[in-house]
Amino acid sequence: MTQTQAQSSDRQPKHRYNAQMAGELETRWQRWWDEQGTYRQPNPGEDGFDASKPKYYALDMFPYPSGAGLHVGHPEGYTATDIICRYKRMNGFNVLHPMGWDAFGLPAEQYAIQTGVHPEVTTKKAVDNFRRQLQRFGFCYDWSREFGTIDPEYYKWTQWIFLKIYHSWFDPDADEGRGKARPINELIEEFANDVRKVKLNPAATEYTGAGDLPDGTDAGPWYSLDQETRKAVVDSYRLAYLSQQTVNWCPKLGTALANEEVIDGRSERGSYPVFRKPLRQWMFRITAYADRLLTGLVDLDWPSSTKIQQAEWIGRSEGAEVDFPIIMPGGLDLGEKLRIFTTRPDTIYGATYMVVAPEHPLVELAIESEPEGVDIKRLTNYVDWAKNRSDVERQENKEKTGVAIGINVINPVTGEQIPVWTADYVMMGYGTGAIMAVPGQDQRDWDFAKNFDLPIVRTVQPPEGFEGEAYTGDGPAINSDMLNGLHIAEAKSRIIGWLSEKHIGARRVNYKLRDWLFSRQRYWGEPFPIVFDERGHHHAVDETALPVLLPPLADYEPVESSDPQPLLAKATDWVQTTAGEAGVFGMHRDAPVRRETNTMPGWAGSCWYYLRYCDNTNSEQLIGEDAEAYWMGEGGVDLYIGGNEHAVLHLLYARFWHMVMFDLGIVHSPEPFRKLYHQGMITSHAYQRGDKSLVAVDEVENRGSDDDPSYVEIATGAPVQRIVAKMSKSLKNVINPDEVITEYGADTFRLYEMYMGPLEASKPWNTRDIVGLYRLLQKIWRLCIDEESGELVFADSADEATEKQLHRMIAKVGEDIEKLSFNTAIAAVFEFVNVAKSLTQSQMERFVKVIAPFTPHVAEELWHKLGHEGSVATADWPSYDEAMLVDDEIEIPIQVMGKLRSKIYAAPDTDAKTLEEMALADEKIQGLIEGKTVRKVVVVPGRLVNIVAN
RNA sequence: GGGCCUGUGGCGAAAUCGGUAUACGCAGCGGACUUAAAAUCCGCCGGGGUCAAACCCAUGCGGGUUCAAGUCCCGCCGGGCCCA
Repeated sequence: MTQTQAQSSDRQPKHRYNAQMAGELETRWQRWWDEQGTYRQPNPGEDGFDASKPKYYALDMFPYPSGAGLHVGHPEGYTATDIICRYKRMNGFNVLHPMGWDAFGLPAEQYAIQTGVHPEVTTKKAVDNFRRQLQRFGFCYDWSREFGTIDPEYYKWTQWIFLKIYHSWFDPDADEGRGKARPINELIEEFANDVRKVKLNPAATEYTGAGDLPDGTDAGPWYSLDQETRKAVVDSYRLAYLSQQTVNWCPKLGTALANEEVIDGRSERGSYPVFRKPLRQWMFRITAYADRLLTGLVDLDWPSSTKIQQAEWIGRSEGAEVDFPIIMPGGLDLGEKLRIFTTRPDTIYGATYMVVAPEHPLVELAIESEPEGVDIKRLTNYVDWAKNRSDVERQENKEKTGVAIGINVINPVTGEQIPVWTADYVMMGYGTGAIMAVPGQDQRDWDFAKNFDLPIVRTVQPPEGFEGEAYTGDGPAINSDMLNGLHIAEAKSRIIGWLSEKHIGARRVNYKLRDWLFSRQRYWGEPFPIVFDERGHHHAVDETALPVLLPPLADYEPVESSDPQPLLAKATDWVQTTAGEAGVFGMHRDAPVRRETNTMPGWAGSCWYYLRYCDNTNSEQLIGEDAEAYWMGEGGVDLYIGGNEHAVLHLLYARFWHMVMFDLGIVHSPEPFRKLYHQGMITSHAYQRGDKSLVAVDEVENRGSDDDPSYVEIATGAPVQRIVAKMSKSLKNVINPDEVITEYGADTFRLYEMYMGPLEASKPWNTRDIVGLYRLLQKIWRLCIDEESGELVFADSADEATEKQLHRMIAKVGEDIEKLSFNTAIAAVFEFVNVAKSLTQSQMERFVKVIAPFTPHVAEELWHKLGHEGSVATADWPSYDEAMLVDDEIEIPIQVMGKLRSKIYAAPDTDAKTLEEMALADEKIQGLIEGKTVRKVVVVPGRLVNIVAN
């Protein structure tokens, strides 16, 4: 780039605001704020804490410090919260505004492997770079509260929360049936005292069939049980539990991935193939909280789209579970039942066959029993093939595949035997992994039945002229015996009643939400505070022995293998230890134990960081009571800003941890984030060929003019179209904030990003537009400072128009900041500056305060020039006079038949009758209504007059 | 395929409750200042029409409700994000 306007300073006045001056005063004030502790916010009980003030907790979503550094999307949300915080502080709030680093996780580790530099080194470097970049913006973070998830003093508490969850169970009857977490010891006590029947947790998904009996499986009295059984029973209640899970195993990354980390059968990160593999994993029983996670959404001030996404993810559906007696090959009735979940129990008369997931135990049973007429090889091949397909592939609306397994069941309402098939379109993870297929009312079942020539019975009368296949709409039941004539809702409740009475089914609410797979086989994460004894039983490390430090490991390369090997297993000295060494109580000190070698996933640290900010140096507690009570209060974080890519997972996981902590009395707000806001994506431009493929910006030139552009791909000369695209390295359209700040200063950058458009909208970065905001700052500077002398310049007396405009600006900017409408707030500043020619000292003081949240550096400089010793950040927000906001006379448009025809001028409070008279008396209007009948005159006082005449 | 959002000048956008569409900024054009340029200041800036007006058209497209629709309702088309 050649010399730009911003840099050509040689012939400019000495004291003109330019990039160089911006850089100088920005560094100077940033240092001063740091030295003065301007943004340090003391906690309750500390020196300088003012308990009379209300609190405001504004939180930015934790950045993941990547090696690439900050991109322009980061400061968008950060500038927004910064403005709010500064505004709130000036309005008398104690403001908590922290920043830290979400620094464990896969990307850092992958980067380390690629570069051969240890993740701890690269991560710390990335953090330093992020911090340096962020500090250039002059954000009012209280840096004394900074921490990273990789700090042992922090992850000590992450491990501590894990232990709390591990040592808890969910009592579904507590809190009048809402259910809550309780210490596991209370459960054991209830078992031991015979207050509660000893049985496996009927809701434990790790035990298929745990809930087979309506009341669960009674294990007998506690005293009669051996240690093993007691442990198995207790573990089935723990909110953190080990389970053999079919996971997404990625051999290349050497780790299991969560479903959401797998896209189209490949890893989201690196795009490596992913296979389905059973593995013993730590799980969280988040499903226990499905209902509370769902109902809790109602009172949150969150974007409705985000609430909807979470609700859909939780996926509540009401239906029934029904047991179908199993008839083994040869007609053998073992008394076993196939349990299915259906949302349409009313269609049970149309169930002409059953489908179980390939992972369903019944398939295994079928293979073992080698039923006649079933090609076992074909069946096993199919099952193997299907198990290895991702959920996405399996649910694709392609041709239905499946194999009959040679087992029949009896349809309990018709008494007929129907065949059981296995097909990949049924998921083991949903419901019971088995369905009754009703092709007449379900399109997937219809497709399947057509494909394999299975019978189809309609049980809902489709409307006349219905030409579709499966009919899913409402209508009277047909071919359904006792249900005939009933509509869906009524038929459902009738059949559920009947099934319950006969003990073959029950009403059941099912959730799409699955338990949360919480372990990874990677190195760069929090170790679990868990060890295993020689018999393979898990034991918790005592909280006094925390943190369990991540052992240094020189070789952190994943073992690329189809046989999962957690990386920490390489740290053999660390893994093999004793109970005493590991800090496990209740075992002999010298008992050999093996540490858990899995690590926690990237989500762990971000699940509770907002709590630690409140009290980050507390070595005794995760968060002190006073700090928690004050900063979290009843509603939690007052404003949480971040991208909507976290709409589901992070926000759901954090809510889950928070709810457990709420139940255990660690926090007192039922939800962590009262108000949530998503900043939009900052996009860029790119070019598109006729075939929709994209072209990088440096491969295109404009052969037209600015007004009439004609973009051409340089290499081919072919015309391309300019489009809006995500910033990406490959398109060469990434903007580096450092460069923008160097060229214009941080204040200009902040103004530009806030002025681009509404915060929540996605907006294209347009380098050309930045200069407008730069010029605004120059104009502000000139309004206050003589460019030759560098001294303040004041007006002799207050100009009335300027004073009025000042009041309007104060009112508008305050209102708009509250609404997070920063673009219009800045427009109001423009309007003021366009009106004001010179300011009195009083006007300048108020003006400087108004711009302070947006452009803190320039404001601070002017504030000190105005003779103040303290920071403008702690000044009071200026007040305004309502009377100054109204004009003596306003323009009132006069419409005839809804079309603007004339204007009159009147006092704003002129009454309707007068306005009507004035309008009708208007010369232009008289001409227009002459010879017509005035049928009606609509008058909106202070707004307009509309005359209906014809 | 489903959900959510979105479509307004050459560009980014504004319009609180249905009440003067295009605030504000960028780009562009004209002028002042200057030897000249930059910077600055002043003016113009949706389209048609006219000497100038009047007037007509215009918020993706087609309907509807209303005294009045960018805003509400129905249908369609395009763009984006998320889920599948």
